[in-house]
Amino acid sequence: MSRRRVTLADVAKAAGVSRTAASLVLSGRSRELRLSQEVEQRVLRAAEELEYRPNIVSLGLRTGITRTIGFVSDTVATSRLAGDMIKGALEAARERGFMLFIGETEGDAELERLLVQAMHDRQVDGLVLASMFTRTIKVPESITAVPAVLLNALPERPTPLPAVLPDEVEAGRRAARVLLEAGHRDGIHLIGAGPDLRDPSESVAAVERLAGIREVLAAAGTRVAGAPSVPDWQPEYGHAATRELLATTRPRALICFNDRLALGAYQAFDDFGLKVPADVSVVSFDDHPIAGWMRPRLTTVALPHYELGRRAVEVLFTEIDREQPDPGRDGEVHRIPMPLRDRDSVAPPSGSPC
Amino acid sequence: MSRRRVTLADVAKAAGVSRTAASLVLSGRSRELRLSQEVEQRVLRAAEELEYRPNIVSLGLRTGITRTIGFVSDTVATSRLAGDMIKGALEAARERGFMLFIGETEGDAELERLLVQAMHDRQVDGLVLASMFTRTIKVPESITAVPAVLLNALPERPTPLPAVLPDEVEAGRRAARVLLEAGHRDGIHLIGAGPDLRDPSESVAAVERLAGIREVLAAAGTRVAGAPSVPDWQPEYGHAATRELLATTRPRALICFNDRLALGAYQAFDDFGLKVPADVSVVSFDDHPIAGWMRPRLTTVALPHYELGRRAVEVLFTEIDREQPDPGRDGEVHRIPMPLRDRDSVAPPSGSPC
DNA sequence: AACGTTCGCTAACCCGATTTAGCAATGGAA
DNA sequence: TTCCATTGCTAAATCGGGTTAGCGAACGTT
Repeated sequence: MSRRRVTLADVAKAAGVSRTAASLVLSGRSRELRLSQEVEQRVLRAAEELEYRPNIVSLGLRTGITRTIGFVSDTVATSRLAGDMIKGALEAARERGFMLFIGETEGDAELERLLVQAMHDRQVDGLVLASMFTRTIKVPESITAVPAVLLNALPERPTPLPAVLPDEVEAGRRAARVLLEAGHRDGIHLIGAGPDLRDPSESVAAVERLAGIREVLAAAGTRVAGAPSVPDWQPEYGHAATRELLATTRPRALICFNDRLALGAYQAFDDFGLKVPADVSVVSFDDHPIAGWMRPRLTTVALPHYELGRRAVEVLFTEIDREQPDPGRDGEVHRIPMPLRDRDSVAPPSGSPC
Repeated sequence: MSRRRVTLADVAKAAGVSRTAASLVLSGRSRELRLSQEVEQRVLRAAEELEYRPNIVSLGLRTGITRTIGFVSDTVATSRLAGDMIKGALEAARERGFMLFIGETEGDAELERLLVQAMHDRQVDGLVLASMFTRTIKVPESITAVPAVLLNALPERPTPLPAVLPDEVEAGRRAARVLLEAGHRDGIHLIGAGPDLRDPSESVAAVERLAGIREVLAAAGTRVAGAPSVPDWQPEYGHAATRELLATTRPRALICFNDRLALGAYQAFDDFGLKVPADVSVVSFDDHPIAGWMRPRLTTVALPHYELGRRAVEVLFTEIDREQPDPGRDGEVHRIPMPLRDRDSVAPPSGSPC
């Protein structure tokens, strides 16, 4: 709506030189091509006075580089934490002067194809294929045209694409250690480890967390006392499963596989007049915002969403920068540590074991 | 990394015609320019066989239209439902074949300037300036080059930009009506309406919600019984303010200005052994995910994030499509209805009034 | 004096599309 | 036959940059 953009031609004219000269100066190649200091100064001054900014669209056409990456995810909305993932990706991109296209597939393969296509049409320099739950995905064939990274996802079949994932096994170990260090040995129950999860997307995290938990408990000479199955990781199922548990036993500690389940568990303890952490300790995963709002505040092993997003973009940049394909790095998996948020829901066991 | 993209020139060669002819056919202008059916068919067949897709970067350079809009927000991550807002924007954009650049300013004006610049450099066709809380913002001068819409924000000083906002006043009325319809007249207290909010960004919503509440209560011949002030809309302040209230009186109904405050209020009622909704009804705003997880499930007036995002982009499209500036529509404000989520936290008053 | 170098700069082409202007062939009218 | 219209298509310019090849002048060498 205002005046026309300033182009390189304008700068060249103002400086009284050719477009070539202006281009060379502004891309820092004036030394190499031995332009005079005189010309260099004139061009720089003109560019500054006119507030010249190169048109990236034009640049993209000529060089094939658009300083743009595509972030394709299944869902940004349903998970609260997605925002942090995008934020991490955004900041890492910004540090290199890149912008992000965002696209949502809703898990629809056809939509995904169209989106990836639309991004190719805009000549993105790379793609992040993100999932909001850790899970295995089918990598669309159409992505081969450009470097890509899987975020929070593993390929169904082996691909040369690198992947960035939370270190769920270590998270499982960490959760178990929290209880061990508080002195717990017996009556440790699991909520959410059920083998028959309705939503297979949650099973990767479940399997890996469980592995870490088992490993650490075994090393300490103890084991999980029980694990009622839940169909889904929602508060109501956490509530139901915990009630079921309380009907027959008095657990000393609970490892909930996410914070929503823990919220349900809290409600069940409330029903039975049990106090956290005096009667029962609770440790969980994810660090959902509610974890800090619950009473007592929930000790949980955090999903590092911000860091995941950031690392995905950083790994993508190394792919973009790499001249030669390096078969040695094919399918490299980057595991991001899941930090413990040590709050108020764990205490030493008291009273007699059950 | 695979073969070169198919260009218009490839299609033209395959069809044995000039690039001009191919371009005309593919942009549907072959009739108008009277190309033969013969040529038309050949071009279409070639394009299909080669799976030709126009390069949007090139198109952007030539036509100035990139089918891209920039979504600049202060924060996508920290706030509640930003994801839904982006989702709405994304879908509305996709329906027109547009993609979205996402950018975060963190409320930093300089960063905002740089971002808007970076988007201009990529020739976005329009901009959405979003805020995650309803509030007034300083519109950067640099946006004048392209159509723009304010989302969830009002300009500090009058501008010709349209704005899309939740209808907070009507939301206030709606909350008040819920209580009136349940039979409440007395002992209606407010949490979060305090005049001394620490964070002014929340004040627009607060002021407007309060206006709606007052209006409806006044029309019913009653009024707010009290409104302890809170420094911030966080659970702990909701908890503290409600405890303070309970120290001196027994409210019959609470209107919390957001769901996090309501969560804190629930905890305070719990402390005092009061039951929601038997002893006290609670109605709130926002429809944060926890609203459905609380027990009893919280009745709340929802922020229509998805709809806000969608409408912002739709309004932006009408701006983009508009040939002439239309002074009549300058600064038009679109209010999006906030729907009531009628759940379980409101009941008729029982016992004697206080 | 003739010739090769170096210096300092620019003309011209390229990326992949759209669009304007115009050309060759045909048909019809004068 | 000549001239003008119409039909059917293409050459060439354009968008805003990057890049290659090469040009003229000054200088140094033999």
